[in-house]
Amino acid sequence: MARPRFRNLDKDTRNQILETAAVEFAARGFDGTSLNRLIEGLGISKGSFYYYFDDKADLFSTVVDHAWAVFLPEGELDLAAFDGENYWPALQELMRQARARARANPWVAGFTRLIYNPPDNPDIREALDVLFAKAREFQAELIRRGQELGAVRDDLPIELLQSLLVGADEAGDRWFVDNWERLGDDEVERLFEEVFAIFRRMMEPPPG
Amino acid sequence: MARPRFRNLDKDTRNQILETAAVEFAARGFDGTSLNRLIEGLGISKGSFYYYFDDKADLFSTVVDHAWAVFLPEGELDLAAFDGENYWPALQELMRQARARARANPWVAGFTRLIYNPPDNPDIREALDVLFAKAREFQAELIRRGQELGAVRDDLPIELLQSLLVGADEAGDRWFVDNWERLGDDEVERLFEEVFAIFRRMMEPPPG
DNA sequence: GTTGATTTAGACCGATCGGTCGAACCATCG
DNA sequence: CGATGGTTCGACCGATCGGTCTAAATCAAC
Repeated sequence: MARPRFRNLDKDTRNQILETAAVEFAARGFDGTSLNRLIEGLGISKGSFYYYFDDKADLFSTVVDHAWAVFLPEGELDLAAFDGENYWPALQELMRQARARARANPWVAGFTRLIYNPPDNPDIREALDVLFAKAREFQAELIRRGQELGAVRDDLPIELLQSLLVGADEAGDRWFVDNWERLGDDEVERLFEEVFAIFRRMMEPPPG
Repeated sequence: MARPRFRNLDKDTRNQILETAAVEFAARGFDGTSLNRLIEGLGISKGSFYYYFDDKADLFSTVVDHAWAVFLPEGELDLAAFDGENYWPALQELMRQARARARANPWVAGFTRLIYNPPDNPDIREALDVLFAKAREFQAELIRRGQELGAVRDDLPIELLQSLLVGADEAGDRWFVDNWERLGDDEVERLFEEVFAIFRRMMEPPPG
C-alpha cells in the first residue's frame, strides 16, 4: 500500500495517478505496464514516484483497492431485505447500477480480466486473488440468497451457475459499453431488460 | 509465417515448438512471452530459431494458424444439413466436441483471451483480428441458421446474443476443464446436458 | 536570512528484452 | 581428402525495464 505521505497530495493528483495507472494496468497487465512511460505520461519524476510508493507492486496494490471501491455498489447491501417479492427487481437494479459503473469506468472490465493471466510476482498474485475472492463471494451471496427464497435453482454446483452468469454478464457489459453511444439510453434500457430476463431464466429452476 | 525450411524439421519437433509456444503465448500474451526463455526451454539456440522464423511475430502468426486448426471442429460443417428436427442435438454435439478439444488443449482457452489485450505490434493485432473474425463468423453462422429454422430468437441484435452465449460458453468451458478430473466423465456429461439446456433457453424465443 | 525537513529531479545501475552475425559443425558430394 | 551448402551455436548489440541514489529545489519556522 502507498506510503502514508501519499495522502498529503491533492485529492485530484492522487486520483489522476490512480486512474491513469488503473487504465494502464487494465489494458496491459502488471508486467506489460511500463513504469517509465507511466510516470512520464503523468509528468512526475522517478524520484517523486518512489517517494510515494515502495515499488511498482505497491502502486498496483493501491490501484486494486481503488478498483474494488468502484466495483462495489453504492451504499450497503442488505441481503436480508431481499424477499420472494422483490428478489428479481432488486437484482435487476443491482445489475443496472453495475452496468452504469462499467460505462463510467470502462477500465474496470479490463481489470477483471487480469485474474486469468496473473504475473509471476507473488504479491501481485495475492492482491488479485484477494480482490477476486471478494468479488466472487459477493456474487455467490446474491445467488445463495435467491436459492433460500426458492427463486434460484440449486440443482447445479453453485460455482458452475455462477461462472456461466458472470461470463455472460461480463460479455454483456462489454457489448453494452461498446455500443451504448450508438444505441442511446432508451434502446440500451430496453435491451438490458431483455438481457436480464435471459439471466433470470438461466437462474430459475428449469421448466418441466 | 514460418520460413519454408521449417517444414523440413521432424513433425514432432515442429509440434513441440508450436505447442510450447502456444502454451506460453496463451498464458503470458505476446509481449509477456520471453523468446529467450522459450528457446532455452525448447533447448534450441537463438541462431536456430531465427533460421526458421523471421522474428517473434512470425512465430506468433504460425502459432495462430495452429490454434485455429485446433479450434475448428473436425470435418466439414454442413449448415444446410441442420434442420428443424436436428438443430438442437447437432448444436449440442458441436459444443460437446468443443469442450473435449478445450480439455485436450487447455491453452486454446487462454488464446481466446488474447483478443482483449492486444499488443501494440500491428502485425500481431491483425493476426488476432483475422483469427477472431473467423471464429465469430463461424459462431454467427450457427446462430443465423437457427434463426432461419425458427429455433433461435431474432428479436435481439445477433452480436448481443452471440456475446452472451460466447461469454457463458467460455466461462463454462473453463469451469469444466478445471473440474473435470474431480467430477469424472459421467458427472461432466450430466452437467453438460444441464448447461446446454440453459444455452438453449437463452437462444429460444422467450416464453409468453 | 538561516536552518532543517520535505519534496522533486534525473543520471545511473544491472538485468533482460528481441534481434544480428560470423564462426563452427556436419552431411553429402567429387 | 577437400569443397560445399545446410544447420547450429552463442557472443554481442542497442533499447528498455524496474529500481537506487545524490543533489538541488522548495517550504516552514524562527
